[in-house]
Amino acid sequence: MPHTVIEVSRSTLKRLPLYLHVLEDLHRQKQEYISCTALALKFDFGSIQVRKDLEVTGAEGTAKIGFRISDLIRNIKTFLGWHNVQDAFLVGAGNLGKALLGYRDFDLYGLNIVAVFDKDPAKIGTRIFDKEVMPVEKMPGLAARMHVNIGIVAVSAIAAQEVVNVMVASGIRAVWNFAPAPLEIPQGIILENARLTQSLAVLSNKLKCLLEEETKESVPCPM
Amino acid sequence: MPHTVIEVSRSTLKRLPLYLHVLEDLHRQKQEYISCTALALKFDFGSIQVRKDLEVTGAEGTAKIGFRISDLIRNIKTFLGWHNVQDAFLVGAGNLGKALLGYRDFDLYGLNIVAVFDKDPAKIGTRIFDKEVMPVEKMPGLAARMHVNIGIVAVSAIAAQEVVNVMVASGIRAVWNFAPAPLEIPQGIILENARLTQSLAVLSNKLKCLLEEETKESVPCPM
DNA sequence: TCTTAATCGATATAATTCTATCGATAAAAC
DNA sequence: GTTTTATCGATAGAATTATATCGATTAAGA
Repeated sequence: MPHTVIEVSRSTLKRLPLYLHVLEDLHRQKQEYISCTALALKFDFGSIQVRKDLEVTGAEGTAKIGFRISDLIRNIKTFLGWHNVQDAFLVGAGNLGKALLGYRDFDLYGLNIVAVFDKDPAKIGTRIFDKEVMPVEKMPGLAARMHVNIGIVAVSAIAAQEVVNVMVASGIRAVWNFAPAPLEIPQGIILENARLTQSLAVLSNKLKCLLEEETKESVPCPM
Repeated sequence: MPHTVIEVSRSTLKRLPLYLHVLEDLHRQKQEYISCTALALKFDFGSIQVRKDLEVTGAEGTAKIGFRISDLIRNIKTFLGWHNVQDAFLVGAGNLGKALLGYRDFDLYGLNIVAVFDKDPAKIGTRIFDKEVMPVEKMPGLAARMHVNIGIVAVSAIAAQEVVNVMVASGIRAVWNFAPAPLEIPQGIILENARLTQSLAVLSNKLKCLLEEETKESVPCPM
């Protein structure tokens, strides 16, 4: 039997958590079923898009009534690998690191920060949200012992590459990078950049167009 | 003379800040010129992609030597509207709000946080990075007086919609949302979501595939 | 019970986005 | 000075992604 390779676009992958948020809200409100049409109303794209996205998770709906919400939640979570919580190391106990540590919801998204590291001796030994900040040198040993796969980079752009190198040497398989720097990683290691500036770029450009449109009349604007 | 409407894809818009980072690095290192080929080496996409992206900013290169780096920086910044710094209001003085306030680099990206607001009486009056936390009620008056266009939402999902409503009523034109909630905004107002969970979804799925591939041999994996 | 309306699931079409090709041009090598 | 090589700029083509259409199915109303 040949393998059916499921092609999942990055765009679809990014929309799935959006659905998940809404679905969990509805689930809390004891709603049982929802149709793609109804779900699409929450977003600025159509119901066909929603249906196609849900399809990749293996969800199955019923005509006229739609999908069972609890099924959808389970399917999406399983598909994203959020059902089995993954342990993660966080490097950088600055403001961003604290913010990430404080973001309790990560548990719901399959992420559990088990340890925090920093280079700064002043920070080492202090506690943030009940987690002790440890020196980066301790990472390799702990990673091996705890079988941690995910590393979160929340340091400055200058320090980022060095941190990633340590992570990779420690056996980390996936790096979630918050530093505004292009990182180099060996083949086989997953790198995902959570760049704020990308999002800001879209906002800025739209705003620029909006403001230009107002001052000089009839200036064309993309989107 | 008909207007030449420049179609800029969201993808291109998101790559521009990536180029900017690298270019500013090179500029600091006193490099004068760079080719698309050389620039593309820093990323996991090709030189043609880079050239097409730079094209939209109006940059012009020279055969054999490439583009003048200082020109590129200026072009990208102008295109994104990052040359004229925009003032912004930040709502939410929690961990994320603090992290954003501490992110000094925003100035380089055309963003200047001028005031911080919160609902919590315990936080009002305290100072974060030299900025006094003010009650949300003061926003409307200040927005009008200071001609602020951008509002940053760094509150919980539950409080987000309410905050946005106040922002819109205050005359804010663009909302940068960090709350994991789908927000409703009136036509003509710009909304950009900086969702961490989207980025995490991509990472999780890749990691899930990687781990599955290792345990069960020959399991197909998207991407 | 029969008709109507809403929705799914599959397929087909359109739009967008990315990649390849080719001549023109400018610097470097010979 | 001529050839070679690297690059741009433009155009064409491929791949991907989004949207529309249509029959099948199921619940609700006449």
